[in-house]
Amino acid sequence: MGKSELTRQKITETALASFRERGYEQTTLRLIAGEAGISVGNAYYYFPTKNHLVQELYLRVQTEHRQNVAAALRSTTDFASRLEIALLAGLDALAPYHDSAPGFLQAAISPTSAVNPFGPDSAAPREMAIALFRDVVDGSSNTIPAALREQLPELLWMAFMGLALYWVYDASPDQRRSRRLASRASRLLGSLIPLTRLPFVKGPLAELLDMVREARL
Amino acid sequence: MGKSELTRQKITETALASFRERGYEQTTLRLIAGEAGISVGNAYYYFPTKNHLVQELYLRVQTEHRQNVAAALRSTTDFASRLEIALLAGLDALAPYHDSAPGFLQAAISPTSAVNPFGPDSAAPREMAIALFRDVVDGSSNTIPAALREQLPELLWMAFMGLALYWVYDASPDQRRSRRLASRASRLLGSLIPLTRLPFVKGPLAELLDMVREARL
DNA sequence: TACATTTATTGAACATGTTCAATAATCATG
DNA sequence: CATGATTATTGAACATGTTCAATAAATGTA
Repeated sequence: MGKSELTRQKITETALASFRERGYEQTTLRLIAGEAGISVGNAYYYFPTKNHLVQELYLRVQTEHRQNVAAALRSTTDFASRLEIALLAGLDALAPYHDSAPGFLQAAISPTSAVNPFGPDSAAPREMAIALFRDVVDGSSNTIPAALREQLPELLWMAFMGLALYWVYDASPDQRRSRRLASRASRLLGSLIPLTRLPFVKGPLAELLDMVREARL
Repeated sequence: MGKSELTRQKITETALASFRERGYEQTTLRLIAGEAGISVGNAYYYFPTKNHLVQELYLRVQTEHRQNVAAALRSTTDFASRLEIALLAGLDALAPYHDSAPGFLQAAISPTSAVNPFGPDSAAPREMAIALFRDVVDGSSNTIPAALREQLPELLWMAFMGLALYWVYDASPDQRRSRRLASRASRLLGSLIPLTRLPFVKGPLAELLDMVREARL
């Protein structure tokens, strides 16, 4: 490994450790530089912004989400159960960062931020996350209309983003309220699936899917 | 008016004008102080935080939303039309600030921020906004189940918060995509109302309302 | 090897939100 | 009015993310 790569890695590791221990705001660039044994300016030679360091964190959380969910998903083919598993595993992956979640949220929410989950810089972890929800859908034995089945992964990912937002604000012990919301919402969605085949539901559903599709582009 | 009140007002007016002209980030406290003819420290004597100055802005936007909507709402008793009117009027009230909306969003999103729309400091404007959506519902001639009717205003306000979030990211000219989304969503919701009386829809609806109620507390 | 060019690294500087001790202005009260 | 207390106001200081000109180290080339 080249010397350059080594410096970069030293910065990344130091930053991630500090993010975890001290949270976003307390993790100062002078602190990172100090612990990594380099100068502040040197850190900026490798990362154009503090937020670019958060990207690494985003990726790791994503990876752990996947790991948490992989085995558990094999236990059932029921859509509601699978969705619940995925959502709860996602909350589990986030859990260590709840204390400093507001800081990270603030960093992530700006449209131009490198860590905005909807932005171009986050394409990789976003695709990973959507793929995870595609697994949830694809492994379901429920009868789901084709059009819905196709859009569902992205919709579920967006729902998870909403859940994560709720979770940031959730002050209940161990964020139990978020977990309960995830469970109830999963079951509710599951119970809605059979209704989608009713004639007077088909129209509104198609309209909903088209509306979302248009809004997404 | 006491001298103290005068200073406070001078600060507020200067800040609001600058927010409008220059946006959130470009509106610096040294700039406000300079234009208001006072010192930086003095501004902090009246407002504990830059974000507390944004509260005033939030209130004015709210007020204008109400004004924009009042007359128009008298033109129809159809729920979908009334909702559309309210949502579009809301976007109209926000329009002048779209350029600098990301900065304001960033200021508003933190749970501890004074301008977080869900926080205690924003109770007044939030109640105003919910009351506006209560008007929308109360003036509708549609047949709406009582339980839904009761929770609907708050649900619609939350939907509007979601729409506003979408609007922040909307880069289409004049934010047409946001307006189109508002229209389509209004009509879709309107078309869903009659379905709520169907027997197999009643159960899931009750569960949805209860879930939201529990999540809210 | 000597030199030129590219890549890394440094440390000081800047702008900004916020804090605070010092001072001025105002006010209440004898 | 005089004086002590309260309220306003100031300006300098601090911490932080970020920038940048200067310098060192590494690398390619003759």
